[in-house]
Amino acid sequence: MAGDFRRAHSSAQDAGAGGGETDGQDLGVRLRELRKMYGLSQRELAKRAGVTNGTISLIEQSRISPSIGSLKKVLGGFPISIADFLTLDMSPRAKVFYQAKELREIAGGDVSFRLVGRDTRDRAIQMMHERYVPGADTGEEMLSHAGEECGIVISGVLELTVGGECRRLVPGDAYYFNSRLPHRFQNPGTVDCVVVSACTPPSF
Amino acid sequence: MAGDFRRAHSSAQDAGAGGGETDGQDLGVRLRELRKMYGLSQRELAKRAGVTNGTISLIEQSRISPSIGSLKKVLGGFPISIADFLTLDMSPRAKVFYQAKELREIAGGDVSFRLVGRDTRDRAIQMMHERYVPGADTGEEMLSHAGEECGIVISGVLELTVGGECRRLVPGDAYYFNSRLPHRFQNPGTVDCVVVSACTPPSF
DNA sequence: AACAGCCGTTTAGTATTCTAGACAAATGGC
DNA sequence: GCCATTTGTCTAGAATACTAAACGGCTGTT
Repeated sequence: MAGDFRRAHSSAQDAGAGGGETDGQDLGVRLRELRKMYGLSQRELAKRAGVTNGTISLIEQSRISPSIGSLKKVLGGFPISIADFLTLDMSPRAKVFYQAKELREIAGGDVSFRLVGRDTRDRAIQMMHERYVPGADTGEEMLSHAGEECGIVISGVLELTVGGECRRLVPGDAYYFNSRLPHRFQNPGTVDCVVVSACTPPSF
Repeated sequence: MAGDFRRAHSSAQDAGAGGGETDGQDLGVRLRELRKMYGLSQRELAKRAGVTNGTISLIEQSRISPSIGSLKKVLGGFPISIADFLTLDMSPRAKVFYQAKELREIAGGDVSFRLVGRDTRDRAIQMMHERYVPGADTGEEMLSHAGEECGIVISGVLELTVGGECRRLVPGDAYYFNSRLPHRFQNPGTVDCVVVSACTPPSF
């Protein structure tokens, strides 16, 4: 009986559990994504939640259908409710990373703009100028807040983690993401890192 | 081991599960209220949901913490998702039934208005005139839709079921409820029943 | 290499949920 | 009153979730 995969819950009205906000169908996948977004291992999450790592593993593989109590405990490891968890939008996330050559260059008269992304206008954000000294780090506790963020690396190296995905950006590279995705900025180099960044809503 | 009540899931962060939209705490109470709103017995719901009546009973008594799969099956008996179920507002419902003497009378010149409820203005509804022949019945399949409804019985007898609560209204009596609550109109008498009713949003 | 440490997975055993059926109380018809 | 239904609850046993402890794989350090 070891490896057989039960087709659990063949209830009549199992609606197509495809994209945006399934209800308890691909629950395991949801949990795994959420956990990775916060950069936790199964054991770390298990310790926070008060369950065992095996339970996390089994849930993520959809080998079991956790009880409400267990699921509540597990999600207790995150700042999210069961209802919000079930309605989380897992749709393929918008493009996050742009290579230097992917920036759209707008030349106008004496000045030259290099736009990040296509529809800058309906993103409604405001840019800033930042500098990270060597070793600078926004902290292990990921940032997560309302709004959107983007930026361009001017000089130095920027190590950026967004939604569990980590990239090393060099001058000319850029980023754009929703600030609700847990994120973290680090300067792993030995020289200052200069970034032209931006955030929304406009704070200055 | 028979009758002992386990204090299930004594997780640290069991926030106070008080009023409006608890998360999985008073899950049993929620289910019972929802079921009664739709006028179903435990066995009826069990049959629809594909579980046994005992399961429904145990869940409603909070003797067990159902698995996601089971809860999904059970809620399959209603037109509601797990997330919606968990965020259902179970706060003490607004006043539904009014006695004739409770109607606020507004006398103006030659005409006289008898208002149903206090804040008619922020309820934004539109009244209609209806007549139910003897035995008339909006059907066993409860009505449930967006908007709000209210009315006054002019003559005859109106049997009204709202959210599982059933009342027999006589001339002068009135009602007011949110149309999402499953409801049903019946004329149990032998003469026509005349009602001045109203609904929202304004359709005419 | 060898080791230590962390990772996700798996397994045996325990705890819990869930089913099938019986039970008493309440209801309605004759 | 009596019978037939229906209701919610409860119980023994089957099915499932969960725990504790292992396993193999991978990474970095010595």
